[in-house]
Amino acid sequence: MASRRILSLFNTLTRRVEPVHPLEQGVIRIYNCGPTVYNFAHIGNLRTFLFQDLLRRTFEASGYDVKFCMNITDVEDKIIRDSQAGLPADASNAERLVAMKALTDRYTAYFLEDLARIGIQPATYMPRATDYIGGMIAMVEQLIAKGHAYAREGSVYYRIGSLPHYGDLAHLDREGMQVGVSVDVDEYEKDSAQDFVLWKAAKPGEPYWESPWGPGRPGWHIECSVMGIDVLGERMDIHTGGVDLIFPHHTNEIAQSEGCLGHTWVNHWCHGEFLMVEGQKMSKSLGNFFTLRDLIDKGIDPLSFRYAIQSNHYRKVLNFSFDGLKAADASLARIRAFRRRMTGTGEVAGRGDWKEAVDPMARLQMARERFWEAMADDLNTPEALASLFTLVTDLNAQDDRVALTVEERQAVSAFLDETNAIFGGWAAEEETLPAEIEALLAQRQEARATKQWAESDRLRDVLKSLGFLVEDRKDGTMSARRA
RNA sequence: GGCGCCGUCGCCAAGUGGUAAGGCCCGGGACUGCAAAUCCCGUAUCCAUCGGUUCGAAUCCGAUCGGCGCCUCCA
Repeated sequence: MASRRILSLFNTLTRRVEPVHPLEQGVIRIYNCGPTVYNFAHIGNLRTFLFQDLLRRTFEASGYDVKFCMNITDVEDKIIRDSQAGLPADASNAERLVAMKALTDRYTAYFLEDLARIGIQPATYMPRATDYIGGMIAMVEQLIAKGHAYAREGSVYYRIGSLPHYGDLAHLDREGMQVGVSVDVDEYEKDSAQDFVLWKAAKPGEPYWESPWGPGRPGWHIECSVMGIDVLGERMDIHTGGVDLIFPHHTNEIAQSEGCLGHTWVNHWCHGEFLMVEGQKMSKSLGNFFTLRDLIDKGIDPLSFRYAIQSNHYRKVLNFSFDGLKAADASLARIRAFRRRMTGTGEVAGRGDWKEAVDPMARLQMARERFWEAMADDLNTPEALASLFTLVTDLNAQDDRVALTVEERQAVSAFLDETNAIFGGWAAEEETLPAEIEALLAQRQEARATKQWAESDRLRDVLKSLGFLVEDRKDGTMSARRA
C-alpha cells in the first residue's frame, strides 16, 4: 500500500462522520464488545460482528496494522442461571465454576465456528472475562480510592454523580430521564437508583470469586474497561458494538475507564444498527428468531448471508428477509461469473471494433477510486458495490465485442481480489474438477460433436444432479462449476 | 415525559441544494441445438403528505401521517 487512506466514520459521541486519525502512526486499535456465551449467536448478533469485521478489513486494506480485540464474556447472570441449573444445592464453589466454564467453553466454540463460516477473521486478541477477575478487582479498588465508587453490603457501586460527563455518549439528559419503574430487589442500598454495580455480592448457590468486599462476581461492564486497557493500552482509536450497548454498557465503560484513568479513553465510538426479520422485530415468540445454523439448515450459503448484511449500510436498520437472501445470492453469482470470465484468457470473447469501446484500464481506475471513496466515507458499502457492478457491466459488454487483453484481465482480477479482501464473497476459485466430472464433460462434448442433443441434455442433467452447472462456450468447449 | 432515527421503482438500496447510482425481480430482443453465462432495449417527470425558503430541493425549514429505537437485560 503506497499510502494509507484516511477513513471517516460516524462517531456516536459527536454524532458526526469524522476522520479517524490513529493514535499511533499506521496502527489502529479497535475494541469490540463480543458475545456473552450462553447460547448460539442469532443473526442479529452476527450482523454486529460482521460490521466489526468490515471495519477491521477496511482498515487493513487501507494500509493499517489493526490491533483488533474482541472479548468473550464468560461470566454473567444468564450464564450463571443456565450453567447452575442442574447442580445440587450443596455443590461446592469449585464445582459451580467448573459448570460455568463448561457452558461458556461450549458456546465459545460454537461462536467461533459461526464466525468462521461467515468469513469473519479471527480477532488479534480474544480475552475472556474470567481471566481478568484480579484486574477487575484492582480497578474497582481504584475507583473507590478516587471517590467514584462505594461498597455496600458486599457489593460495590459506581456513583454516576461523581463524573460530570456521565451519559454524554448516549446524550442522556438527566433532567428528562424517566428512571425505570422496576427496581431490582438488591438495589435498595444504592445511593442513587441510577448508580450501577461494579462488583456484585454472591447469593447462595451462585459461583463466586473472593474479593476485598467478600465473595462475589464482577458487574456487567467492568470487564470491558479492564480488558480494553490491558490489551490495547490506556487509549484506543475505536470501540464498537451494537446500538443497544450505547446505554448503559458503553456509557458505564466510559465512566469506569475514564474515572480510573483520568483522561479520554476512546476516540471514536462506532455502533452497528439492529436487524429486523421480515418487517418485524426478531423474537422467539414470533417464530422469526434465527441462528446461523437455522439458515444453513434451510440450505442457505453463509456467504450469501454475509453479503446480504454487508450490502446494506451498517448504520441503518436492516430488514432481513429470505427474498433478500435470494437477491444476495444472485448478486454474488453475477460477480463470481465475471471473475471466472476475467480469470480466463479470453479466447472465446468477441474480436473486433466497437464504436463504444472503452479503455478497460481507465474504467477500472474509475471503479477503484469510486469504491474506495465510498468505503472511506463511513463504510458506504452499497455505493462501493455499485461501483463494482458498474465495472462488471461495462467490461462484460466490452469483452463481448473486443476481448480484454491478458494484462487487462489480470488487472481486473487484482481489483476483484482487492474488493474481496473486504467483502469475502468472490474469492478466486481453483479450476480443478473431480475426475468423474471431467469424464462426464468429455462424454457430453462427444455427444454434442455428433449432435446427439438428447444425450447431451441428459448428461447436463446428470451433472446438475451432481451439483455442477455446465456452460457451453462459443468455441465448442464447455465448463462446469459447482452450483 | 425526554432524546434520536427512518419513510426514494414490485423488493433491497445510493444520493443530502443543481436536475433520480447500483443490485434482485419482471417484459421484449440477440447469442445458443436447447440452455447457462453475457449483451441490447424497456421498466420512478419523480423521491410519505401538505406548506415554506431558493434561480433551482428527494436533498434546507415547518407541520402532518406512518414505521422504529433508546431512557431497564439485550448485537
